[in-house]
Amino acid sequence: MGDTGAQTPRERYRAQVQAEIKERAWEQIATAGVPALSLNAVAKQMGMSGPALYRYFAGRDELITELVRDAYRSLADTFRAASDTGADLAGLAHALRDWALADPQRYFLIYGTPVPGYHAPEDTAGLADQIMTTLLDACTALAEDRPATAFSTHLEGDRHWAEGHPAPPTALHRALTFWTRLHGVLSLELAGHFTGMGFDPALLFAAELDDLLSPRA
Amino acid sequence: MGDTGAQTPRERYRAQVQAEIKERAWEQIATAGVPALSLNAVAKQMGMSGPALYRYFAGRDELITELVRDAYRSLADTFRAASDTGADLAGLAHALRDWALADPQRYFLIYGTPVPGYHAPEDTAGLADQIMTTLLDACTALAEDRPATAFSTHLEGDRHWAEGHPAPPTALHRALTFWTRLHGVLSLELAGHFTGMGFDPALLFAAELDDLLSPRA
DNA sequence: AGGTTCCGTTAGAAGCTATCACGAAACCCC
DNA sequence: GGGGTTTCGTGATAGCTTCTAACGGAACCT
Repeated sequence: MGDTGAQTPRERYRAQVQAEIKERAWEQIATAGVPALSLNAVAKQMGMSGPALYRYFAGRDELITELVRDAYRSLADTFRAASDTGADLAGLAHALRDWALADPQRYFLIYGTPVPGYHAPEDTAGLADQIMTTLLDACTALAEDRPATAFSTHLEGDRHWAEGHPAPPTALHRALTFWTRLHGVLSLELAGHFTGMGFDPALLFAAELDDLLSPRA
Repeated sequence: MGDTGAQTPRERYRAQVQAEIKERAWEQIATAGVPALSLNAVAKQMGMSGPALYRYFAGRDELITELVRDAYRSLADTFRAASDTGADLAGLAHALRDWALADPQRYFLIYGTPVPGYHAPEDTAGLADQIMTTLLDACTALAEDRPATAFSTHLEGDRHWAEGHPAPPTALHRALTFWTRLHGVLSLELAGHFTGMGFDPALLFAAELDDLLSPRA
């Protein structure tokens, strides 16, 4: 993943242990959710005693923060990769869905219930911007003149979204609805709110995507 | 709230203490989220010692389950009250938004990140059905013929949604998009994902609602 | 090889959930 | 109103957690 390049053997080892800690943490989160993440359990699983992990992470919160960072990076990379291979909005949508289904708890780590006190670190904002930028690029690439909505004119005001991306407000409006609608379907699906209702969530997702792509008044 | 009617004084007292426990629990959840809910802290806040609470709730999980139940009941009542006072889809949307903004953590308790192991108790399904029913009623009350979509024909199949509600599949499709789209905007807003983007989430919500209500091909 | 830096350990404090056994208070019934 | 029963709240205890601190030893760099 990261640059594990030419370093001292100490740094190599350190990075390797850090990576294994995060891997075990991901396993625990995937199977039992964030609240069940236990540093002690991770340590024991790696064959060492609890406090040893504090050499690598200042505490549980910093480990989780690092996992949040990785999740953001993973989604940003997935989006960028899809975009680089010529994916349009539909391609991004499917990339998003696949990424979310691959590890629901990773999705919720970014878009799930926030902890009131906690604030994401600074650099995640950069990743979020990167995600939004590729989404905006795909929206402007459509270059299909959409009529200005009441909301898009509102967006005209102070446009400090996405570092001043050169997209028309209508494109930003579309990007936002793309985000919120797909998140609406995805999060409810991943949370299991559709189970027992007797329909295929994938088709609802597809229906929302179709509506997003359909040109209309 | 519930029927605290003619009971023995013991049951009166018991119900009162249970209510206060839940109130303190709600305060903790509202300010620090579910993971910070501590039975010990609740007990100390009420002037009694930790294990006393186990006379009223079997454990932390049962208390949370009860809070989930209350949250469902509260939303179902809010929806029913709005519907009874003649609210249409827009009215339900605003009722939902007000209810969510009044206590974001209560909203997330229902629609937030699920704990992989945990499964909501049986009777919450009934409340969820009740919510869906009022939503479906409002959708069918529109009685505006929408063209059958690919998804609505898919819904035609096994229709065991909402206890066999007598609504056309197009109405159910609309109800589902109502749910997913508004949840998409609301959850991202409540989670703070729009902060710093320089637009008013209420207007995005309104835009989505407008799109939901606009009759179109 | 010597000196420093880093790693992992054990011990311990403070917090939590949850169980148990006990005393005491409140209730119900006669 | 007194006696028996039920219920409540307590302190003690076990086991878990995060996290700090002090110590021994290994690995590294010069």
